[in-house]
Amino acid sequence: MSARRATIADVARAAGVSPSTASVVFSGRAPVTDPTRRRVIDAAQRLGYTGPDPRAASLRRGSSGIVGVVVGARLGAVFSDPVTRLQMDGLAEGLAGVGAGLLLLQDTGEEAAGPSLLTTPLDAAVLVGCNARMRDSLQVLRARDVPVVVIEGDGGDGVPQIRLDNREAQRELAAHLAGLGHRDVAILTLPTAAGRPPGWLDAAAEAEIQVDVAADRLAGAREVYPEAPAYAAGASLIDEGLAAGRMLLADPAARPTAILAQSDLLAAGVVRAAEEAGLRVPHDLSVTGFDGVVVDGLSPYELTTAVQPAAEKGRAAGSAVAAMLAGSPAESLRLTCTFRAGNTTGPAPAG
Amino acid sequence: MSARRATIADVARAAGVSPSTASVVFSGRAPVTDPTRRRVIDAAQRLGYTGPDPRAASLRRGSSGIVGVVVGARLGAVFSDPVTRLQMDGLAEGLAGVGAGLLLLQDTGEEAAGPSLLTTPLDAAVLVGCNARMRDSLQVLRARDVPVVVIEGDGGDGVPQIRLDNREAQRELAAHLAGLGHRDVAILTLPTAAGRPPGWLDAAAEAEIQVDVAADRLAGAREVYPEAPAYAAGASLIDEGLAAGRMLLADPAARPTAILAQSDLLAAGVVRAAEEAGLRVPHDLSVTGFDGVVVDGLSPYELTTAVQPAAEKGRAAGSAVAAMLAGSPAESLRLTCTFRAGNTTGPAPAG
DNA sequence: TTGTACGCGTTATCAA
DNA sequence: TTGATAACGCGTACAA
Repeated sequence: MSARRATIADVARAAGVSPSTASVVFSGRAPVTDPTRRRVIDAAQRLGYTGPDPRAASLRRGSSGIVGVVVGARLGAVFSDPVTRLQMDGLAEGLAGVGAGLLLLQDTGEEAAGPSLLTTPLDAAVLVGCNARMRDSLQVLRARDVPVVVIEGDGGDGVPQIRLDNREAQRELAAHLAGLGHRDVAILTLPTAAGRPPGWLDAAAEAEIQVDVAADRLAGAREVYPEAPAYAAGASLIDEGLAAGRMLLADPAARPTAILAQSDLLAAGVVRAAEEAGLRVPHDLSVTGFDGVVVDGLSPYELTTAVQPAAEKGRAAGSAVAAMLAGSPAESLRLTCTFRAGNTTGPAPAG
Repeated sequence: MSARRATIADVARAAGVSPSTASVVFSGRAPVTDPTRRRVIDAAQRLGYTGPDPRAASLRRGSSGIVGVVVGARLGAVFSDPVTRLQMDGLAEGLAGVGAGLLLLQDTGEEAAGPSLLTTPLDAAVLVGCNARMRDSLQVLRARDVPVVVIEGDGGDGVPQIRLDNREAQRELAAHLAGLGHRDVAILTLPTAAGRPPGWLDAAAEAEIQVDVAADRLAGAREVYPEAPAYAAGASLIDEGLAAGRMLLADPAARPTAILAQSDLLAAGVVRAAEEAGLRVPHDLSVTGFDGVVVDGLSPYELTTAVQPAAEKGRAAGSAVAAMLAGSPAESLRLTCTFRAGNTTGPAPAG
């Protein structure tokens, strides 16, 4: 029909008012007499004008109403990882007040063709997950003066962060095992860097871990088991745990009596690996997890684990963003995990 | 430091080139001599210019690189419902090529304070889930000339839709029960309208179901069981299934021998309700689900259900969006479910 | 290959 | 309460 889309100027003209008045009618940022509003609305309807173009409004206003959620993993992983999911849930809730939309962005390190932090109109961003490259993203955002909140990571000076007491919680789990008499313990860590293949961590590699969560949890375990061998998984998945578990249990002569896994999913995989190897959990092998999420298909096992307030993390991040958007400074927060005893840990086998 | 953010014009001036040249350097839409590019990059760095402002670029270009995903439920539900989750996963994958960001939008019917379809710069939108109000959203989007793809819904003329053979699949499940000799069957449907409380569906209510998925599946069941009583759940959740199951099994005199639930989660709830009532599944009561998702904690039961290609639905929607963005018309698609026999259905009890 | 000039559609500001 | 004006920051014909 129309060669060109109607603009607010067209509407104003048709209504016999000035563009600014028409604008005000739509934005409601100033009082307008009823008859005037009427005329404008009518004209708009007549012309098929559906309201201010968000792009133009965004340019003029300087804000877009969009909050970016930067995840380190594949986007799909956001929906499959239970912890992230809970976090997102909480985030949406915490952000509800601002009325901002959540834009899912992945930062995989590669310069993707996708919309990066550079090309997307963001009012604020939440960096979530344990990704090494996150620090680069942070640089970009800070350079752009985009308010940032970091979940589980270090944003440095003045960047509010929402964290867990990963180290303490992991130490508690390790102490639990020590209390049960375990001396031969192996550690199964989260990925230590984006895209790094799974494998043993030597001292050098351990010093270079780029993912804070992995490093912190490892440090907690190290307080109790300074010498325990550590193996890094390729991802926090049951299958990765299974694969890693096979490695850790491969040599019957050097078999640990307990494995500290840095996530419940990994732990679940280890339990499977143990079953596969004919080991009884917890009789022959104790396993601990981390997160306190519901792992599907693991029954009758219930992991001994540290329960983290995942949804609360998201909610806190949302509130922080809301605060920053409102101009007030947001505060960092450190949430605590709760030890939960399950039936995957028991006394160390005699011997 | 700087009173005002540097613009591309500032950079161009500092580099001694024209704004258009500087623009080209950043967009790469035309060849630029190496030394020239160098000068521009240097100048940008010096001025702390981090690239074109997405808002301005978006206005000028007429596109934002953002694809909206409109969900009917609370945003958090997107992450908790397994089917939606799989869909989102597939969608992200299907959209990866376009390099568009996914903006999560909820359409709860209320005029929320949040970013609506009206105030957000969208290049395209995917309407997902079974929401009655979706049709309103569609109007808005069409008025704005925003390309739309609908998952599980009717967009009308020329709106590509990705659907399932809900009716046929549900009929197959019903036929399965009929084959087992069941005559007293009850139907537990998905919510029939946003926000409607759970309750029995009479003929009138049944005729007015606004959610296509619920209506289609019900129609399939009706082909086999025209007279079966139907009860609408308040949401697709295990707990809702449990509550509904209690209702359906409340009267020992009029107890069905089988219940057709329109989702696996609802079916899982029904199984629980049966256990609660001291009924054995499938000996005393057969239960069928729909979706074929993994329901946590349901073992040792495995639902007899229709497995839907949820991730594939999302992927298809993503491809459709990509196509429309590229200017080519997208095609509608109808995917098929697969019957899967579990251990929750058996011969009708004698009597 | 580079520069000029203009418009994208709004909205903030200020004056009337 | 309304109107005039000037940005907002950029992309892109078109001419050089």
